[in-house]
Amino acid sequence: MEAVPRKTTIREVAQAASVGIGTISRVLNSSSQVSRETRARVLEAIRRLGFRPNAQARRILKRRAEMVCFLLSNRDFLHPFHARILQGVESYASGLKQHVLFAALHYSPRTPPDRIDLPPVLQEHGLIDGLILAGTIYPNLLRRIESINMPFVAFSNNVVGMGDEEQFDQVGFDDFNGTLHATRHLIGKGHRHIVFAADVSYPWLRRRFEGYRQAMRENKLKHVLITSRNPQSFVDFGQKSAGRILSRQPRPTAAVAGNDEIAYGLWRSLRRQGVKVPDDISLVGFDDREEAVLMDPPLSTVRVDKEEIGETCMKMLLERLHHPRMTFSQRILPTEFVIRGTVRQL
Amino acid sequence: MEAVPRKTTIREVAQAASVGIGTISRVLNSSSQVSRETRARVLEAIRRLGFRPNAQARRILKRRAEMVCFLLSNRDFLHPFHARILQGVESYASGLKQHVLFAALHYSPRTPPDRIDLPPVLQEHGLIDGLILAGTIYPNLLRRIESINMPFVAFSNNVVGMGDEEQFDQVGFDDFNGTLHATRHLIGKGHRHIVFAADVSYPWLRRRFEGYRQAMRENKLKHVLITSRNPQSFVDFGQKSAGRILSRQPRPTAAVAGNDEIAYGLWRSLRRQGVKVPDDISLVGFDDREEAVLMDPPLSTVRVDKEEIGETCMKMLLERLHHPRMTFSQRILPTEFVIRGTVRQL
DNA sequence: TTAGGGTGTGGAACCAGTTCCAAGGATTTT
DNA sequence: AAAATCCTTGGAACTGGTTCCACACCCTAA
Repeated sequence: MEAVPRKTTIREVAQAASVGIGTISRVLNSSSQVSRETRARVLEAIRRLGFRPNAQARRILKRRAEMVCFLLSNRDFLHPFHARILQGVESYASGLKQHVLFAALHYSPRTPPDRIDLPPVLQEHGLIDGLILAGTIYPNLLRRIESINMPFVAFSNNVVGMGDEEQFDQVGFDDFNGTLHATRHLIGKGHRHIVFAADVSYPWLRRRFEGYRQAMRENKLKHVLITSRNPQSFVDFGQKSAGRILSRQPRPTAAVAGNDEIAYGLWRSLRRQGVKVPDDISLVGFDDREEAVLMDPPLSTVRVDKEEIGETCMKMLLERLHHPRMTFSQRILPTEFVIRGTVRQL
Repeated sequence: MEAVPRKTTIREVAQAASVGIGTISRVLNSSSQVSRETRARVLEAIRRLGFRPNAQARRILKRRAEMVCFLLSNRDFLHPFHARILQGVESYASGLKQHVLFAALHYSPRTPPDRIDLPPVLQEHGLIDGLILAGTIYPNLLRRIESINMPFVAFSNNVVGMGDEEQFDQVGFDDFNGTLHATRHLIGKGHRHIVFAADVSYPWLRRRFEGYRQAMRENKLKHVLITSRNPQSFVDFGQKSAGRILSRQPRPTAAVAGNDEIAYGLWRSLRRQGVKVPDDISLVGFDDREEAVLMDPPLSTVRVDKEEIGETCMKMLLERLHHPRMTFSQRILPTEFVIRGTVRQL
C-alpha cells in the first residue's frame, strides 16, 4: 500500500501562526477566550495551509466517537420502510455533527448469545458510541449487545419473544390504535362485516389484530381473522386470502389488512376475480408504504412516520449516552389513518 | 455529560500477562512471531480482562480509517434502487473489515464548488478513507470533492453535464445495450410500431433512448419519442404519456418506457382507459425495481444488478486507496432483459 | 572459544490531537 | 506603589495504540 501523504498537523499550524499548539486547539474548539487578533491569525493560517483536524486523535481524548451504528438485522434487504428510518436517523444526527454507520447482520434466534457473530464495528471499541437496532430483534441478540456494554435503542415493533421484564430503550409506533382507528372508520362508513387478514404469529400483526378486535367488540360486531397457508410473502398471503374472504357468508363488505403488502395482494387478487375495490369491497392497509399511493385506487391506510421513528431513536440514544444511568424508556409514536380511495360509504 | 468508564488498555493487559506492550500489539495483529506460550498467556489475559482494542488509536498510526462514506446526493429519499447499492457496498465492505458510513447531501448544480456545504464527515480528516458517490452528480460537486483530496468512486449513471475530459473512477450499468436488447426483443416478437417514452433531457434516459433508436434503425423502423409536459413524477409522466401513445396513427403495438416508474404510470393509465397490457399493447420497462414483479401482469424489464454496482464501487475504491496514482477507470456493468408478462407475440 | 545468525521480547518514541498548569502581562483594587 | 485579579498564552503531559531498535538468548559454524 502506498504511503498516504502526511496531512498538515496542529503543530505546523501553530508554527505558521507563531502561536502555541494549545491556542490552535482552543480556536478549533471555539472554547475558552482567545483574543480577537490571535484567533484571526490562527484562522488565517488554517485556511492557508488547508488544515483539517484529524478526527481520530480528538476522539481518543474525548472518549467519544460521535458516531452511532444503524444495525439492520435479519432483513434480506433494506426496505423503504427501514430506509426511511435510517434517513430519519441520519438527518437528525448530521445536524448534531454525529455520524451514522450502516451495518447489517443475519442471525438465528436460536444461536446462543455468545455465539452471535457481530459485525466488525462492534468488535473493536471506541468506533461507535451506541447502536440503533432495526430489523427483527430476538432476545439472544439483546443479550449479546448487552454483553459488550454497548448502549442501544431498539425500534421496538419488530421485537419478538421478549418478556415484560426486559428493560431497554425502545421506540415504536402504535399498532393497536392504528387498526383501532382504521376499523372504526370502516364502521363509521356503515360497514358491519369486516374481516382482518394477517398472520398473527408476528407480534406486531397480533397487536394490529387486537386493535381491530377492540373496534369490533365496542360495536358489538363479530371479528373474523383470515389467514392462509404457507404464504411465500406478505403479498402472496394477501392473494391467497382473497378467496377465503369471498367465500364467506355473508360476504364481508370490508377487509383490514395487517399491512400494505397484504392489502396489495388482496387487491390484486380481488381485481383478477372481477371484484372491485372499493365498489364491491372496501380495503384498508397499514404502514403507508410508497406503493400505497400507486395502487389504483390509492390505498387508505395507517400512516407511520418512519423518519420520526429514526429521529426519535437517535434522540433517545444521545440521551442515553449523556446519562448512562437514566432509567430505560419506551416511546410509542402515534399513527394516523390516511383516507384515500379504497373505502366506500355503505 | 457523565464520564465514560475507562476501558482496559493494552498496558493493563501487558501488566496482567507479565509481558511488554509490544508483545500485546504483536499478538493483536497476529503478525511477527510470538512464542506459543507467550501468545497463549496474552490471549488468556485479553479474555479475562474483556479487552477490546481501541479503534481510534490504531487508526492514527495506521493512517487508515478503514471506513468509507456512502454519500447519497440530491435524493429526497433513499430509494430501493440506491438502498440496494448501499447494501452491495456494505456486504462487500464488511467482509474486508471495512466500515460504511451513510450520509446525505442536498446541493444545487449552480452553487460554486467552494460554497457547497459538505456533510460533517467530510469536514474533518482521517474519519473516512474514501467516498462512494451515489445520487445525482453535477460537475460542481466533483470539483468540491477533489478540492479536499478525497479519493472517490462515482456511480456514473446519474452523472450530469460532464465533459469527456472528466477523469474519475466510475461504475455504471449499460443503459444503451439495455434498451437495445429490450427493443430487439419486441421486434423479434413481431412488433413494428414501437414508441419510447421518457424525458430525454436526463442523460441516462437519453442513452436508453439511443439504444432503442439503434434497434429501430437496424431494422429500418421509425423511432417515435413520447414526452409529456410538466410531469409531477416519473409515474405521472407515464400516465400523461398514455394518451399521446393511444392517439397515434397507426396505433403503436408496443412501448419502451425509460424506466419502471414510467412503465407503471403508462400501465395504470392504459388500464383505466380499457387498454389491456399486453393484449392491446406490449410494454417494457427499465431498472427492475421491486414493483415490477408486483405489476399485473408482471413487467418485462431490463434488470440492473444494483448490489453488484455497490460491490464494484467498493472494490474500485479500495484499489484506488491502495494505488493512489493508478489511472482512472470506468466500469460498465451489463444489464439483462427479463421476460415476464407484458410482451406478447404479434 | 568466538563469531554469526535467527528468534523472541521490552519499551522508548511516536501519532495528532486535548488538557491543564504555570506564567506573563494588563488591569483593577487596596 | 504594591497586591490581587483577570485574561491570554505556551507547552509538557497525556490518550492508547504501533513501530522499531536494542538486547538477550539459543543454536550453529569456524
